[in-house]
Parts: sequence; structure tokens; C-alpha cells
Amino acid sequence: MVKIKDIADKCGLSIASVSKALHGKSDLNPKTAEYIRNVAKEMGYVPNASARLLKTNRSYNIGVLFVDETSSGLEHEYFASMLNSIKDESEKLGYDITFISHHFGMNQLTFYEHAKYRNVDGVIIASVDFKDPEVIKLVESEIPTVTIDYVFNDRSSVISDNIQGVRDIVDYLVKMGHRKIAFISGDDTSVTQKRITSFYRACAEHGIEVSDDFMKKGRYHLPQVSGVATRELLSLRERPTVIMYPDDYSLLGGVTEIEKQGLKIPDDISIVGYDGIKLSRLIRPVITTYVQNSIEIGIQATRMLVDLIEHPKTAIAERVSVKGGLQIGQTVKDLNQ
Amino acid sequence: MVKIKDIADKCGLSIASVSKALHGKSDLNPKTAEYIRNVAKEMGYVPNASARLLKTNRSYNIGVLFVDETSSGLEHEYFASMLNSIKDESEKLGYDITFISHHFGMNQLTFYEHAKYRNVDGVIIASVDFKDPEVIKLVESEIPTVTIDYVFNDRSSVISDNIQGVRDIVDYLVKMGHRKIAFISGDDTSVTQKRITSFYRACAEHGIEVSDDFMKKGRYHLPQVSGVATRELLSLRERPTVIMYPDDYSLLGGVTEIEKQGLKIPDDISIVGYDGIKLSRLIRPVITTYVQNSIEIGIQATRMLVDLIEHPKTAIAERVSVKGGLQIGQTVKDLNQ
DNA sequence: CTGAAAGCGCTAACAT
DNA sequence: ATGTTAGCGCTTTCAG
Repeated sequence: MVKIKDIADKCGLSIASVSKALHGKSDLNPKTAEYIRNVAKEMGYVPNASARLLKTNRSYNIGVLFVDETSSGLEHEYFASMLNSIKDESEKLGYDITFISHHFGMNQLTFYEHAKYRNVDGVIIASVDFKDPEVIKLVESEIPTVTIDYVFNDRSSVISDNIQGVRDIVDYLVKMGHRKIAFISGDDTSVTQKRITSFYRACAEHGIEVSDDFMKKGRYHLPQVSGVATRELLSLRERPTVIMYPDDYSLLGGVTEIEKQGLKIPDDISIVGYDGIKLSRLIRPVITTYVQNSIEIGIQATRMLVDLIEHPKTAIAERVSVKGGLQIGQTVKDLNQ
Repeated sequence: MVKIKDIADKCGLSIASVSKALHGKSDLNPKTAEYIRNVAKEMGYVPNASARLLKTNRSYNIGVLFVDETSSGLEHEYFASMLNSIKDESEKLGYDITFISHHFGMNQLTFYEHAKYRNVDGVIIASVDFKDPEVIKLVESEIPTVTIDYVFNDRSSVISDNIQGVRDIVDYLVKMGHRKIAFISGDDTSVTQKRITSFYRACAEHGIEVSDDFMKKGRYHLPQVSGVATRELLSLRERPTVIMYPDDYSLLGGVTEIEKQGLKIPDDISIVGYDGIKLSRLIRPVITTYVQNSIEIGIQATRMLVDLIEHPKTAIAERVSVKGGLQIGQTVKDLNQ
């Protein structure tokens, strides 16, 4: 492994000069600097991030907290795509990413400890139980953080606009003549609460009163659970004309159940998803759903974090809301006709 | 940040003793050691991976090379799931993972340079262009590597058994009475070549001679491309009775085309996928496909790499082949009836 | 059983 | 314009 000393020896200069040349410092003869840089390149010099970190306290490493609760973490397209964009944007900005976990190597570290252990410059927190004391400790620590889809006081966050998303869906459904709208919610998180609240509010604005029978507790990404909820909804004396699902994936469980009962989508019952996964456009019928802009969310979160890291003085806690868009597919019947 | 020195001061001992206690070295009074460890815990001590690395040359960090060629890297379930298992297994073994990339921060590093920069102990290489000189340089370097789905001479590798996979599919199709089998291949990689070879061989064994018209070049994960190939196949004077697709996802492009032509699956035409993504089981009809064991592949690769890292003397280049299994869905018609 | 000291590769303040 | 030097936090050899 070639190090600064090697270059210095070869050039007959001091390591200080080499370091300066490598960083383009101005107090060095441009010719010398140029020369040094050439030699360095020739020798295949690569700086040692860890050694530098020790001096500068900057790792150029971003921690990503991404807990795989339902063991579907990365298989949930919303998160996979978000992670991908976090990774891409980080790389562009000169950072690598490290997954923060409980790291079983050393006798179990907390998230905060793991972050310290790896000296990450900051952490992006997504898809975790935000009530977890460990998460709270991390957020309240000196380490800069940006949370996704959850807001901590005085901390930066990026949230997908669930309020607007649900409202857009309801508005669309009403426009299509639906007033008996059933809502299957996901796991009890703040995102879910926002969606539920937005649902009630949007319905109220349209003068629709929501029957409790139409509100079902479901789970994200679990088709079976949506299937059960669907069965219950279909067995009501007064059926809904449309069912809103927690996400596109779990919606498929509903589809299975609906078809099992010999019903046709959307003729007998309309359905709506959430997320806008790629597959929602590939399968037939194309799913009517709200497309979350997961890529933009990842980019925003990364930029905000890097800003926080690189300008600790001037950067302030920001809250960004990222809008998505309604995808009109073929799963909602127009009742006006 | 509490460091060893702080603990030493508090205990009135030397940093050497503290270090020893923390590592459970035997040449220290057990009581003293115990005491030190308690103080360390109390003070919330977390070791500094970078400082340690500088001394030991071990980062407990595994590089993952995962190039997002089709920009679908993580959205390709086969890879997402594999990455997930690499991550999980690494954590269990006490390693973190770092994505190896061109790291735009410093004036563009090569993969090898990035690996050195981050001092990774080893690299798992998956989903890249294995002909890329940069990849070859990395593989031929002193850094331990394990490749997935590609074999380098004298290097460890884990491969999904594509030979067997295709053979199993063909055997099944023949059993179902099919002899006019069309094959849409994926991007030109060694995996694809294996599958094609296996396809020809399996057909030959069943006395089927494959018409060139039935062999189409397609792309992985691009439904549109499969759609086009499907159209061509359907327009043949002598149509195949079944079409094999590069993967489950791209198969959906075929489905779209087939339905557009007013044909029914599997009554008018049978189809088979590859991968066995979760969705293949959720949509109707359930896709007949070969389920790759991506989780096992990730686990094996990680274990092999760690073995290589921790036992450089005794570990030897190994080649592991991971079997999958046929998923019999509802997309292949039984022609025997 | 415990401690002193060297040094991993690098940066940066401070000479010269 | 260039060089000296003191650590960053840690491990580890060698003394005591």
C-alpha cells in the first residue's frame, strides 16, 4: 500500500508538501505540486480514509438506518428505490453509506453506538419504529440526522405527502361517482395516522360520512391481511363500491380474494393502491394508485443531511414534503355512466 | 467521545491494561479486567473502528460491488433479496458493508481504489460487467473476493444453478406435452450463455430440435423488449406452444402483448418465467417459474468471503452452486389431456 | 500482572 | 515555498 511517505521519498520532499499538493493548497509551488501529483498517480496512491478520519473527524460516510421489520425492507419497492437514490446521491456528493444496525460482531451495539463506532458523519433514518428509544437516542444525539416519513422536533425530515396523496385519491373516487369508500389502513405508524386523518377529512369535505364498517386495520405489504379485510368488506350487507389498500403489493391480496368470490374488477368492485410500484403499471388491469416519489425523497434527504454535515453553522432543521401523483389505472369504475 | 485513555484515567490504570481488558486478554487480573469493563460500559465507551483499523489493518467492513447497469439494480428483486441476505449475514458475523462504486467525491476512484480507500477486508461482486477491466483488476488484486454468478479462475464464487434451472423447466414443459418451446434470452452474460446452452442440451436430450425462429434475444428486466419478442414469436407461421422468458418481471411484457392479441394464458399459449419473485405467486395466473434461492446465495457468498478474510492461510478458492426449485403455477397448459 | 512506548497514515499548526 | 512535528485512538511488543 503506497502512502504519502512513499511519495515524499520518491520526490525527495517532505510528507507535508505531498499532503499539501494532494489537497491543492496554495502555499506550494504549482510546479512542485503538479510534479508531486503526477508521481502520486504513477505510484497508484489512494488516500486512507481511516487515517484521515482520525485527524479530521470526518468519515465521508453516511449511516442509513433501515430496519427490516417485516423482513421485507429492501423488497419493498418504495424503500428499495429510496435506498437506491440515497446511494446514488451520496456517491455523487463524495460519501459512502453504511447500514446502521445492531451489529452483532461486538456484543451488540445500539444504533447510536454503531454510528459512533463507524464514525458516520450523519444518519438518514427511514423505515423504523420511530418510538424505539434507541432511535430517539440517535436522533437526539450530536450526530446530524434526517428522518424520512416522520418528523422529530427541531430535526430535519423529508416526508412523502400522504395527506395530499389520500386526498387526491378520494377526490378522484368521488369524481368517479363513488361515495361508499372502504379504507384498509397499514401498520399503526404516523404515516398511517396521517392517511387516516386525511381520509376522514377528505370524505367530510365531500359530505361523505364514513361508516366504521368501512375502516379496516390492515398491514403494509402483507397481501394475506388485505385479503382477510377484503373478505370482511365484501360480506357487509352494504358493500363499499371501492376499497383503498395500504399499498399496491398488499392490494394484490385483495385482488385474489375478490376474484375468488367471482367478482370482477372494476365492474363489481373498484380498488385503489398506494405507492405506484413499477408492477402496478405492468399488470392488467393497471392499478389506480398514488405514486410516491421515492427517488426524490432519497435525493432530498441525502442533500439535506450533507448540508447539515458540511455547514453545521448555517444549516437549520428543515422539513420537506415531497409530492407524488395519482396514477389513473383501470381498477376504478366510473359510476357516473 | 469517550476513549480508552478516559477509561484508563478513571480506573487509575494504563491504557494498555484497558485495551487488554476490553479484549479479554489473559495476562490481566480477572478482577481488574472485570472492573475495567464495567467502567467502560458505564462511561458508554465505543471503540473507534478507524483507529483500530490503522493498527490492525482490519476494517470489519465488506465491500459490495453491485453495479446498477439497468438502473434497476436494487429494484430487481433477485438482487435486492440477495443484498438483504448479504447484509444480514455480514452483520451476524460482525461486518458492515460498503458499496463499492466510482465514488465521485475524490476525482473518480476505480473499484479497486475505492476498496483500498475504505480498507474493506474483502469484496462480494455481483451484478456487474465481469469483463470490465476494473472488475478484473479488483478480482486479481490482493483483496479477497467472492463473485456471484460468475467464475474467475482460482477465485471463490457462488452461482445460482442456471443449468439445472433451465433443465428443470424444459423437463417440465416436455412432461406437459410441449415440444415447440421458444426461448427469449437475457442480456449477453455468462449466466445467459449457460441458460442457452442448457436449453439446447435439454431439448436435444428430449429429441427436440430447436428452430432458430424460436430463439430470441431479449433483455433482463425489460418488459417492453419481451413484448416485442413475444409479438415476433406469435407472428410465426408455426407458433411455439410455450415461451420461456428471461425473468418474471420481463415476462409481464409478454403477457401484455399476448393479451393485446386476444390470446388466453395458458389456453392459447403457455409462458414460463425465471427468478420466482414474490409477485409471481401473488398475481393470477400464478407464474410457472424457476425460483432462484437468492437468500442462500447471499449467505453463502458472505460466509465464504469472511472465511477467506479470517483464514487466509487455510481458505481456498471454492465454487458453490446453489440450487433453486421449480414453481408450478398456472401459466403452462397440459397438452396431454 | 501492569505499564511505557512505538507507530498505523494522515493533517495542520507552526517553524524555517 | 518547504519542512518539522505533534497528535487523532488504538494495539502490541517489550520491560518491569
